[in-house]
Amino acid sequence: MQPTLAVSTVIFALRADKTGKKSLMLPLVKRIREPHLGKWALPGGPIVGVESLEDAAGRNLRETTGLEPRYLEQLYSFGNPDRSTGQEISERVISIVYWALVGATEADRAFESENVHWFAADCLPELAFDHNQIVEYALWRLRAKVNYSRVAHGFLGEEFTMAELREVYEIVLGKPLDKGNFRRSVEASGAILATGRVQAGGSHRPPALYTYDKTRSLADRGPLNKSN
Amino acid sequence: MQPTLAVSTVIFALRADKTGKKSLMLPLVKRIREPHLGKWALPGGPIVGVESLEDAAGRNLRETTGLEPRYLEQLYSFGNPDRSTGQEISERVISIVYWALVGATEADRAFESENVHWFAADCLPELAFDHNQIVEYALWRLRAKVNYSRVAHGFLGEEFTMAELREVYEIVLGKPLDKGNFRRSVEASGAILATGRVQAGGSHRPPALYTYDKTRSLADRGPLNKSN
DNA sequence: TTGGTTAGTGTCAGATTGACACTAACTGCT
DNA sequence: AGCAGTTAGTGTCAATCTGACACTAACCAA
Repeated sequence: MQPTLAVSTVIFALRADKTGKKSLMLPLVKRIREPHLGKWALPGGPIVGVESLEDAAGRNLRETTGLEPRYLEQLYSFGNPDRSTGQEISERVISIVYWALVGATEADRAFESENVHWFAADCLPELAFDHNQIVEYALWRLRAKVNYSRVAHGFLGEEFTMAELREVYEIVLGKPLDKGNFRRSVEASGAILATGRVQAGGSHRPPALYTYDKTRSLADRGPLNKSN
Repeated sequence: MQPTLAVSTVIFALRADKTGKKSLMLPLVKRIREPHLGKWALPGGPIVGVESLEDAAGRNLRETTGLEPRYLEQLYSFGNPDRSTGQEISERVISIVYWALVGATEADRAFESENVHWFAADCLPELAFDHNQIVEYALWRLRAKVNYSRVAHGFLGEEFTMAELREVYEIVLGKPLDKGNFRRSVEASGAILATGRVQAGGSHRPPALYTYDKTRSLADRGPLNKSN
């Protein structure tokens, strides 16, 4: 009796919550069968064919939410025998969990339905299985990683202003950041390049547009950057 | 055709290499069947019964090497369809890999045999499957983690001197560290406590003995510190 | 032309870091 | 007893980094 294997994904996007404020949100799907029928859960499914784990996570993400991930990374594998608490120990499931980021424009046209709903990351209902704990860990990882990698890029378009970039950090970290110091540290990191263009249209000084410097490799995932 | 699931472990210890110098070493087992028969590989095996993933890794570690881990953490799950290169695509295996640290005294009494051998971590032969890559990633994680957590403790006894602690860091990071600066940063972190005792016996000034402060919780694994 | 608003620069004190020199405490030898 | 040898542990200082905050710049609208 081998355990069943599944891939799930914690999907983050910056989106207006019900109060209209932009915040960190994630889509969940309603369980349509036991165990935990009716509860909200992370989108997930089995591995099919010869796809890699990452491909499985990406495919599943697209299928259940219609979204295209901008960033996708393995989070952790959960396999405690008792993680399906509440129900009889039916069948053991081991979940290889990924986390993903989707861009704002992408997230806005995501379909929402009876069975797919977006929730604010810091205010979730009680989820199925150990999914509350999984989301908590994904949030921790995102917050840690935003400080030493370029994951923030996953929330932005190709070009972005310094203020937009800073807003991403502020929402993810949940605290205001000093304008000047933020610019200083981002520029010192060398992660971004000025495109020379500016964003016109506002009724004030037009901000410069930046882009991530793709020529600089970032060792934020160590040897796994080569992709697995 | 569900993929097969296995748990493997990268085990690190500080041990004298063949030149007699203390260095970072790891035990490997020789494959006794195809694929990759005769090559060295990470110790691993299936999940049995209702044990947790971590328990499976610990059990397997004890069984194949006779060692008791001082530290055990999940590393990554590898599941590329082509990771068993060379042979026909027999059966797909997904490995949930852990990494472990064992103490020096423990490592010295580890049994070594025809089929279990210790190698210097930075000078490995060609291993079975994608295990070279896995070890490389484990090494990267260890080196990153030694700087912001207490994993070094896994290589030491309950009590240790500042010089012993520094030696661990120097071997893991592969570079000498300034005595004074090292002491300053370790003391500032608050991770260790002076026991008040000193280590007598040497023919020079007796060093103070320290111990890790267990009352301070360390968020180096985020919400997973609660153990999964 | 002026006020409002956001973009972007400058400055400065306090904290942190790295390099290195010093003093302290022990043993063993003479 | 006293000195050499050796490792433990402390002190210092300049360079760099960080956080707080004030300033100037560029645009639009009235």
